[in-house]
Amino acid sequence: MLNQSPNLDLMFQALADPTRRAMIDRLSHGPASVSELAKPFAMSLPAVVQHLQALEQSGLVSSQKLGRVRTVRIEPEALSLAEQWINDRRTLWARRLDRLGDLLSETEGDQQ
Amino acid sequence: MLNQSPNLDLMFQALADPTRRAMIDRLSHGPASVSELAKPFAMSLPAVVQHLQALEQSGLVSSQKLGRVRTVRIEPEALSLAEQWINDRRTLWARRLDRLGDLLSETEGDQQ
DNA sequence: ACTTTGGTTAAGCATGGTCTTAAGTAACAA
DNA sequence: TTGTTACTTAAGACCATGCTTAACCAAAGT
Repeated sequence: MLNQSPNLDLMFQALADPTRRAMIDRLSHGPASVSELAKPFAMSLPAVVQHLQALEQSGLVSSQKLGRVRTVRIEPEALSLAEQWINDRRTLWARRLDRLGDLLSETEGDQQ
Repeated sequence: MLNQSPNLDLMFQALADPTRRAMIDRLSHGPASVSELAKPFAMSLPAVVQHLQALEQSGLVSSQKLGRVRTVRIEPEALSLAEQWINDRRTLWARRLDRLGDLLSETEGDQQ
């Protein structure tokens, strides 16, 4: 299954679950099969697959099947998109604080 | 109400909703009151307040009440934490790709 | 004092997300 | 060909989420 078009709703929703974040964590070290990904978790395989579907629909992960094993890998561009969204807002705020700082020091200058 | 201890589950959950992302977007330009934040949305005030509670519980936002108006502001450190989580995994993956690239070019060198 | 503004609380409802078990399929192994 | 492995599909239980309306409260304005 190829990657879905990344969607912020689905991406952040996918990242909101600790199981799915643990999977991303595992996948950041390299691709893995479904059963490899399932191993650390005390839940049924269908549950694991449902988590993987959430990750794949969000675009954060892609997978392809070869023979009977599905190999899952991380999609760094999608991760980057989510990261960028946060960064943009955070830096906007930071710039605003900078401008406020400038204004303050200008007024101090006027007073001195 | 002061800021909650930031929690990745709650933060990403909070960011998963377009209404709440729009609020963060608005707040990245500066603090705002509850009714200012509510204005763009076609939903009841209680619904807006519930979204703000989700944001505040996640730590992404803090607020304080003065007289009868509650002023909400962004918490850049919490945003930074979420951003950092993604960045860490993404760069881990990128470094892995670099190492693979190195291995490949070494083998190419051997062959040439 | 009375009204308006800004927000809060509570209750209810529809939908969606996270698990389960049971049953099925297709590839590979003996 | 028979069994085992690696998923896949389907259906249901159960709790969480995202809204609503109604009623309330307290600060500010007239």
